Amino acid sequence: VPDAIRTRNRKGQGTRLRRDILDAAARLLAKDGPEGLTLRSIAREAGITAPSIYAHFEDLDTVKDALVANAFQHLDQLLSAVAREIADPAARLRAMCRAYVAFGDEYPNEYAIMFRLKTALVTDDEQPSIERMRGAEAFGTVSDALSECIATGASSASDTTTTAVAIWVGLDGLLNLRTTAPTFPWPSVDVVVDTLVERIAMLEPR
Amino acid sequence: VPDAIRTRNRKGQGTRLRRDILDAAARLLAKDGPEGLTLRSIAREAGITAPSIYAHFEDLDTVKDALVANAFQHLDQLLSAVAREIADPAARLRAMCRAYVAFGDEYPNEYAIMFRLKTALVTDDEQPSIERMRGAEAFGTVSDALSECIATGASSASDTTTTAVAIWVGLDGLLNLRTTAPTFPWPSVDVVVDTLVERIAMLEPR
DNA sequence: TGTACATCAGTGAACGCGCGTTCACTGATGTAC
DNA sequence: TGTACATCAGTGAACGCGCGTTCACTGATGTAC
Repeated sequence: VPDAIRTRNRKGQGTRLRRDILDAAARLLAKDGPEGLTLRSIAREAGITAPSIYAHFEDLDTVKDALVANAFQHLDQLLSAVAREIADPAARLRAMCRAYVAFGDEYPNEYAIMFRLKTALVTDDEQPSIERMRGAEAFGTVSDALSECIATGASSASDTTTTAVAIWVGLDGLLNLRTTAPTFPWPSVDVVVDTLVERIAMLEPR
Repeated sequence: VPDAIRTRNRKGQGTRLRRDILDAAARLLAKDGPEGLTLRSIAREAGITAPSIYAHFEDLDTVKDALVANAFQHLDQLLSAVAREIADPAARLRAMCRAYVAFGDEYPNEYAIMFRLKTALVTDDEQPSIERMRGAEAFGTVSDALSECIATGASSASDTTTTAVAIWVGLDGLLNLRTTAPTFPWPSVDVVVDTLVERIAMLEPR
């Protein structure tokens, strides 16, 4: 029996179920959050039996990992779309920060598996590095906007990395604490986001 | 049989086991994190059987809630100790922010149940309000330091609440992302904390 | 001071549940001749 | 074109596990007389 025959795929079923499983998992994640994700609940949602998942994923963590990868792709696309749209560096930086928070607000559970799971940001590479870290692209896009702000004098910060990091942690904390402490008398999101980015990046007044 | 007799306590056993259960739960939390906390694991750690816990706590959530309350008390004490020590408002604000992050670094799992659990910050009151929210005292202490900075001109911010909120979310995000993304090339914690507080509060240079 | 009795903190067995994972299987899909 | 056969995606039953929770109980602690 030649090798070519052994690897043949059934009428596209090979990848269809994989896709169905991921879709079901994504639906469950959005509905019930990360704790609601189990092999059995995903199978139930997908209309199959639990063991069927093993044909397409090693285990639950592999499914989750695929969801995380998709979510990062989603965020990257969103941020680079904003980046492409806006030429002015300061306006772009502000818009990206707002888009970041908007993403976290619209997809809180997706955001949670991206930035609350210890394993989410680390890829499977033997040699983890900043470039291969998930979210590196998103961080880079924001960091680039900041660099341009500094270059054009719109930002009077000098330490690009520390400044970018400070903005990032600010936005992340805002997303986290607003869901954790919903009874807190929060100021408007946009105001806090603008305050964070403008002051941390030391942007000149608009 | 008079009522007085029915409520008598055994040789101090009444509260001793309650204390033991909480100690065991605190030990487990520190060791295994919030996911490791189950009624059975706590009972195991305390050297008793699981049903015994019901005599002292309604359910697992009640135990966790007691842990959360203790942790907030711990943080409050820590911050007000710093507040008492340092007279200069700007130095005090900086020191409190560092202490906040130091607390989160030293007790990451305690911090997690305080600020990652949706239920942690809300007390059981029918009418939740900012004053009764957990962490309100800690937030107030920091907010007071900021107010004084503004009053003395050390801070050129004007919107106390938004500024205090921005600092808070910055510190929280720093704690969160450093544990989630340990492979990220983080700048020194103190540098990021100082950057956050000095820029967001617009402190005059030291 | 001694004894019979009440209290009640903690036990141990049992339950039903959902989970991840295994394994032999079934039966539709496609292939060889 | 028709039939026998191989493939393999997905099934269904079963397993052991740890969980929360229940319930009748035990036996040491303290009390009444």
